[in-house]
Amino acid sequence: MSVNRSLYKMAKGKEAKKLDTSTEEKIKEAARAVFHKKGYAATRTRDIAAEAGINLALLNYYFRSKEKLFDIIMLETVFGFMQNMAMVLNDEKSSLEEKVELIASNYIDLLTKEPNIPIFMLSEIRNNAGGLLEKLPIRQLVMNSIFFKQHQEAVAKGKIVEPSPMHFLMNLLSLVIFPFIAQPLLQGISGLHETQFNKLMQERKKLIPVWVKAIMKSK
Amino acid sequence: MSVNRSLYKMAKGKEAKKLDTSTEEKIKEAARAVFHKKGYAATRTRDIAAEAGINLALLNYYFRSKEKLFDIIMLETVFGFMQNMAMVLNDEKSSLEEKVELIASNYIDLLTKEPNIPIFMLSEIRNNAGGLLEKLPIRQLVMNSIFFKQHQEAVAKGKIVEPSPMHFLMNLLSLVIFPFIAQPLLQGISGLHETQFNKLMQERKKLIPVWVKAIMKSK
DNA sequence: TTATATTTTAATCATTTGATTAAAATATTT
DNA sequence: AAATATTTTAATCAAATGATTAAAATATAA
Repeated sequence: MSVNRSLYKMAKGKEAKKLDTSTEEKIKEAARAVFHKKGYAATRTRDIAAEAGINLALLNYYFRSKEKLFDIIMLETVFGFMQNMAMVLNDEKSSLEEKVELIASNYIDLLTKEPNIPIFMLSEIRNNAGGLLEKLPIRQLVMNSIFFKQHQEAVAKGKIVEPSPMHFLMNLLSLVIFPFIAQPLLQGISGLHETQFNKLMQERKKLIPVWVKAIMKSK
Repeated sequence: MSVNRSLYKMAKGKEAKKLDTSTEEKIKEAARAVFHKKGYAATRTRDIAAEAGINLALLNYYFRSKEKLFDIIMLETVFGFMQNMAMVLNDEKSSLEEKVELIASNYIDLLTKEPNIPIFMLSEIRNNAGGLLEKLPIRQLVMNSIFFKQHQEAVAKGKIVEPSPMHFLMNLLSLVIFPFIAQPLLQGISGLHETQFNKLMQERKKLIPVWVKAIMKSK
């Protein structure tokens, strides 16, 4: 009857391609858009249904409840955000400096397309949405990364002055992510329009690695 | 009858001191706490009433509606946040570097006490809460400030390499504010507890001015 | 084609939630 | 103290909102 359609369909496997445009996927896409824009509390399931072009009952038929649908979207969002980070942080080939370049470049491109993701994730994490933080192994991911080892080495060799890897990580993430979180305010202050704002962000792809390097050496 | 009590009481003036502990002020304090923590959409007027230790009807008697109460809190929050900034940015006496030190120091202290303020403000501004951005003269405040003139001079004299004042402002705000926005995530990553996190933030009071200086000179 | 399973809808329910009302309690003025 | 004004409450309303149900429409299998 009301068994999770998702699991059923996934089991078929073969149809996976078709399902990308299926009703279920349509609902998820709509849910993603609305949740990202408004957050959990301000989102009405009716808005998701309307955005997906389906009946409200269908949403509950496929996902049982607003909360379950949200948990799926939240998990996918955090995963999507983290997996790129995980790849870069643990890449054997690249140097620390190259990793900084990659993170700046990848995330500025991602956030230019999806500027709501950071404030969505950080707001919901603050509300402890689904105790997600405790469930995911984010800690090990970052702390055991090659990125961190490289930072440690650079500190040992005296190439980086400030020894705390947290300051290093905070600075990188701050410079990349914050402008997108504050985008409406910053556009209000500057009078810049979206296109011009995005151009500023593109400049930061090159600037942030230079700045981070300067920060590392400064004392 | 249901005339705004606030205006009435303010007119008396003499009682202003007493009113700080009045019912109206108690409701506002509770509203501030709950709105800052949960945001407009997730806040229940009943929660505010409970937090204030009063009846729900009383909230509507004093403030007419959730939205009106919110608008007051939002305005006061933004004002409280901006006025310090305005003071520093337009101080005649201080140099650009001293302004950076002041902003870092003042806001790290403020946000250590009230870490929810940035994500609250920026979330609600993103929802265009009350079209607040258009109403407030934030643009002139920042763009016509002495801070900006000093930045311009420094660029002209070649003391600052990157000419865009927006990058400069973004970098400063990013380094100061972002860690508080991402605090739960960062604590999850690092395993640090609140006290240790706050110690890191205190370190940044001294570090950020050094880093900003390094950024300015880097090319 | 008929029968069965799946998908979708319209209508409705139950709860939550912002707001109101009329009356009670308290304070203030005369 | 009596009269009046102010503050607070309990009870209730109305709209919004998440969820369910039974039936209709559509697809799939026999």
